[in-house]
Amino acid sequence: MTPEALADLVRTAVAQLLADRGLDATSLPAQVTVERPRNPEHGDYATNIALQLAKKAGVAPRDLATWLAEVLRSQKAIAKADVAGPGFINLTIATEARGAIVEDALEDGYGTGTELAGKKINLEFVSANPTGPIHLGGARWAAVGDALGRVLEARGAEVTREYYFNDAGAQIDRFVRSLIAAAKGEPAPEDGYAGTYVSDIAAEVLRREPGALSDPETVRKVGVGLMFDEIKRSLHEFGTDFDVYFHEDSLHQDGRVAEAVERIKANGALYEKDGAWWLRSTDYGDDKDRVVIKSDGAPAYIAGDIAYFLDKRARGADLCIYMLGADHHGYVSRLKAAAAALGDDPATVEVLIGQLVNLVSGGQPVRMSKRAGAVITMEDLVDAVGVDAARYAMIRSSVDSSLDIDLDLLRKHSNDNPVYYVQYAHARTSSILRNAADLGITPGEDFALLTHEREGDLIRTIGEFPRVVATAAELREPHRVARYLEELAGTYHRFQQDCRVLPRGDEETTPLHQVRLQLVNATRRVFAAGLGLLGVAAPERM
RNA sequence: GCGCUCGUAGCUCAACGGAUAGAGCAUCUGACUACGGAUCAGAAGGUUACAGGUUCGAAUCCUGUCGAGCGCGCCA
Repeated sequence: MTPEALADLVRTAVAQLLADRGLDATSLPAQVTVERPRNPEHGDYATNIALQLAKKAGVAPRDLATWLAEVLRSQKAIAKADVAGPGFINLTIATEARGAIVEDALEDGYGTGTELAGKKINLEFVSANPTGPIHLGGARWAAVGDALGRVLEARGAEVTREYYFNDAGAQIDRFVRSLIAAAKGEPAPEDGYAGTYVSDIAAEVLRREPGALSDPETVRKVGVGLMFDEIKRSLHEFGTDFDVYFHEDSLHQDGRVAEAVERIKANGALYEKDGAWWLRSTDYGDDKDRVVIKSDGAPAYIAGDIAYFLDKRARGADLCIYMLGADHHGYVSRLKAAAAALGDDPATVEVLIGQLVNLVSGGQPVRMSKRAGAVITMEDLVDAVGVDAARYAMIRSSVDSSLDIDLDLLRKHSNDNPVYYVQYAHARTSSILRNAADLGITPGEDFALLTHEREGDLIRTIGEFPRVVATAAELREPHRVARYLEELAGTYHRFQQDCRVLPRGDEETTPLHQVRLQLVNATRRVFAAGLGLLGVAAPERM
């Protein structure tokens, strides 16, 4: 019996109980969940449904729990149902019913679901300014955003990954001036960009267009193009590719910005003050209203965002998710207000704010000075620890917390990264499967033989996978998958320590060997699927 | 000053309002004729920044204080 099936069973039992006792059943939640109790002595699963319903039903929680436990005990698949504490019900699954979990895990697509089926999600992340390489912060969004996209897809969503190139406006002008200065061998402009990448790109521009210095427009075109390529290449090497690389400039060129502005103006969503046109972003929590059309008639930056949102919706997105760094948290209200001004539902805008990545060395924070070009890039991180360790370090913690990265520590103790703990567990399962194949041993299905405590732990943990992925998708928190894999790895390592899978040299192959082999097989598949969701390799040997 | 986010073991971080707050690293003690020891068993480490409140139950929700990061342009 899988936890999902158990939850359904509990729900049915509750509904029946409420009806039998003539209690108010309207408060029964649509979804009843069972949880893994922290303390294994409490049983395989626990439900607090009696606590949730007691007050509404007008019954003492323990009474309700006692009645419910009685109903549940009559089920064949449930070996034990005990009331505990204020009204928890602890449930233990019959040993012979646990095989369903292993069988599920052996199916293709274990962990996937359909609750997001038919939902088109536009997922925008990274979107770093194309005036330099991706930094540590961008690496965090690249890893987390990519993993989130995979998790959402696993639960049925149709995801478009998108990178918004801010290639219009003053910062690009500064970048181009920096390129020209570098090409002439002059120092970077006061408000420009330094760093070797600037001179590298400047040199490449001159190599391709020797006469470029006389034509700033050529420098812009070629130089910015090279920067785009560089960013795409480094992201690709990081394992993150986008479906759409969107150029802000294109919105201005073909009139979509003007069109969007006209539309919200016609909606009466803008007001005029001091010769400019303003958006009422304060209605959505902003500090102050924002200018959309400047008094000189030119569109402000936010006008591009409005047109971009309109374009995403026109391309069919039901939901637009923006992953932004904490330094952009002010955008939340503006983007919501923009959607409302267009006559759209602000709920189609979902902004995820992630805290920043700090670089530390020897416990001291290191200031990354962009002006001096003294920055740690995503590529530096990958060079130091490799793609898998870099991605994993970024993904495994919640984006709600700022993250401290100590490069020296990572370099020195690269094996300390929990990713190796997980990958090694996968490699061990692969090794056993290889050995079994060499010995000609085939998996068995006599799950009732799996009575060892470690086997039960492993089966229960495998059974959690689909719900972990579902929760990660629902809460937009891919780090849950990473944490789950660490738990699974620990459970597996302990299993392999205590439970011999293959027969030793002088032993005959028994059905227990064979069913354990099947359990290892299922475990390996969950590791592979979980690591796949994170975009991290699942090596068969290390 | 106002706003947003955060504050959990020595360090890096978990814990969708649930039971005794968990992992890894670092420290200490054990298991090596090992289906791969990149592993396992155990010890030690906490007033979840602080003070109130709500709740059967709070690290989690509410209020205040302290501390940290970020944001407060007709820049992009």
